[in-house]
Amino acid sequence: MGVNLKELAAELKLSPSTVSRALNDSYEISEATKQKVILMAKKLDYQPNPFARSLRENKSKTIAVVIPERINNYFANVVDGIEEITQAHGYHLLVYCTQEDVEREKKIVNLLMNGRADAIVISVSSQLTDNSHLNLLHQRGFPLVFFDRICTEIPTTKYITNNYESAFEGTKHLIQQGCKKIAFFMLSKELSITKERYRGYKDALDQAGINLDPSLNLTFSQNEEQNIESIKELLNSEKRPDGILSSIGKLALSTYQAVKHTTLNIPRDLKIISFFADSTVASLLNPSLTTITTPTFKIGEECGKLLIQKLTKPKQPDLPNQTLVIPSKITIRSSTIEI
Amino acid sequence: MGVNLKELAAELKLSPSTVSRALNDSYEISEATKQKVILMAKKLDYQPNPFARSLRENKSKTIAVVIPERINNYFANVVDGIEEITQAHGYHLLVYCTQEDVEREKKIVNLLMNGRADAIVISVSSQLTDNSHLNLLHQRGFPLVFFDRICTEIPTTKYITNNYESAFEGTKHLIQQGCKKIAFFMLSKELSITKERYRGYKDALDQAGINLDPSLNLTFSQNEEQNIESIKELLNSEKRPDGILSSIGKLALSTYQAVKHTTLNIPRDLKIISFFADSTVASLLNPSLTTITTPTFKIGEECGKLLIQKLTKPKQPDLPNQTLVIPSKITIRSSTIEI
DNA sequence: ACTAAATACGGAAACGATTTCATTTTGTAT
DNA sequence: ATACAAAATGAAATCGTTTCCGTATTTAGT
Repeated sequence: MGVNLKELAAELKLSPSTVSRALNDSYEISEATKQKVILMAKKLDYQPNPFARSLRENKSKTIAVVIPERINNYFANVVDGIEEITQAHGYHLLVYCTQEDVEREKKIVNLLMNGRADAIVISVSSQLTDNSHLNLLHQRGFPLVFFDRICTEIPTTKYITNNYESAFEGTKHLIQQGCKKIAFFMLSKELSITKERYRGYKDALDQAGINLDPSLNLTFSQNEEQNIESIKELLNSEKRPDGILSSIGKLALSTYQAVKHTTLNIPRDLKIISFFADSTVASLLNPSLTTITTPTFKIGEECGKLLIQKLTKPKQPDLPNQTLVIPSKITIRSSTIEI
Repeated sequence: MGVNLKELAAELKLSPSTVSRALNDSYEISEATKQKVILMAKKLDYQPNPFARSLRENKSKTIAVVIPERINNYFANVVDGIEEITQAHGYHLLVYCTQEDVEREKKIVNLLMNGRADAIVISVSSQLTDNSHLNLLHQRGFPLVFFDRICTEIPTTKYITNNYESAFEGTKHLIQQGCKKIAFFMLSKELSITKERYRGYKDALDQAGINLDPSLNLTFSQNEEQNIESIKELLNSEKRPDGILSSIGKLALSTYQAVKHTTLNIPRDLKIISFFADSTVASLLNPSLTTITTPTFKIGEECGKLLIQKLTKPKQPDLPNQTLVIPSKITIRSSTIEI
């Protein structure tokens, strides 16, 4: 294949050190030889060996991204945002998907301890209760950034949306539309986003003087069929809700599936609002779905920018322990509005 | 952070060579010292430096995946499949998204020439006309696997679905439902999948004795708004089709959007069938969408398996020049059936 | 004209693993 | 006890860069 630095140097009758410096545009090398070197490098199609470089410089120009799901526009869009920024700075992205499995997440994170990546940006799995693996990583000084599903206890930078406010506003909207029995759908009680969204939901009910009915707070699994069954059951029961705040997009889709098997009508009998990533799909559902959408690409870009800062500026301090909020937007569609 | 081999060896009062061999389970090392070494390695949390290893062994345990879009269940699912197989064998995935931009694709592929990855699996961008960058890569002996959108001229292994047959059957289905003027929606004429799907469409029309109307064959862009406008225009024109075969999923969604702005009814006035990845969404659309779905996860798994074979078995021959077909499935829903 | 500093380059160490080759230790047969 | 093979370990080269350090040549200052 290609030549290496030594061969290139031999061809030029120069030492490897000089060639290396010429290619790295060092001040120690004269303009004339720089040009010669660059020309010959191009001619012989010289490509520096990334591993030799990484070994020497102790950095990989690689960022690891860990997400719970790939088939999910939310996370896909964040990764796009990260790539948009980091690629422009010559960084590569190792992308890992945990499939919402903590054990897998732990394995991946442990694998990353060896320095294969210069930093990690992660949104944790929904089963996460023990985050010792991430703690260890952070304690070792490994640059770590969270987004969306964060670990609040780990003192580093986190990007989230205004979960509390969005859930509050969303619930308020349902109440304004006349809902009295509002259900809350979630994936895992342990998730940071769940907790915040639940607080928002709860406070909105409180404010309206509505009693929270714990039997209307449902936790779902990764099994779509099973979730649809649970929802059907709920909708056929006595204490059927007249409104739903879904904290996860796919639970809204499961609800639509479940409703198809009942005689209920959205929005007449049941109104639903959901955190949801894909507005095209939301508008095409029948009825179109009222959504809370997060600027996911923006979140990805912010993660990327922060890390580029941290990794390229020398003597950069640790990633500050702060939670940055990028607000979501509520789009009211037919699923909450009676015509 | 962690210790390196030398430090570990010093701690054990052994030479680095012995420790290395012990950890790699060499026959030259006694069982007793192996145990001692392994124990101490665990105790000191020794993690071999991946770059030192890659440099020495000239392999990275990394596979690059290049896809045109991340916000697309089709590709996301393939990547999941690849990861499922390769992760189990200790491989890492560098995932690149070209955003359907050839220039970006070229840059990425050129970046990969330096050996950062041991192999590439790619589905090419829709604008691709010149594939010299991929050709060069392949000529240099770089393991290259295509899926879905392939380069037929490059002699390596490719995984596709039965595009011709699926399009043929899909079109036939429309004809059977009484369609006489069937449109074909595509992204780019240059794409391998477009050509095959178009052939299937064409042959089905031929077989039914229907004349192909070139004005019903529409090529779309990356701009969703613009696409919706084009479709609206078509639907409001004189030569409005009564059936559509969409070779790309998102064009079906755009069609649904466009139809909302007309007085037309699906399936009464217009029937539509589309290649489509997300069956949940397809079934929730109104009316539910008749789809051609590809077992994308399976395709990913096959790519993964093949590459693991190639990369782990020593003295493996080149990837055979063959195109492997994994058939799609047509699911008939309401968008093509009049009630 | 002589010294000091700046400029341009080469030699060799270093990064951290694997592996070839050499060497010591142990075991076995005579 | 001696010889020789087998087993277990160590020393050093190697992978391809970058960089520390040294040196020769040129430039500048007095």
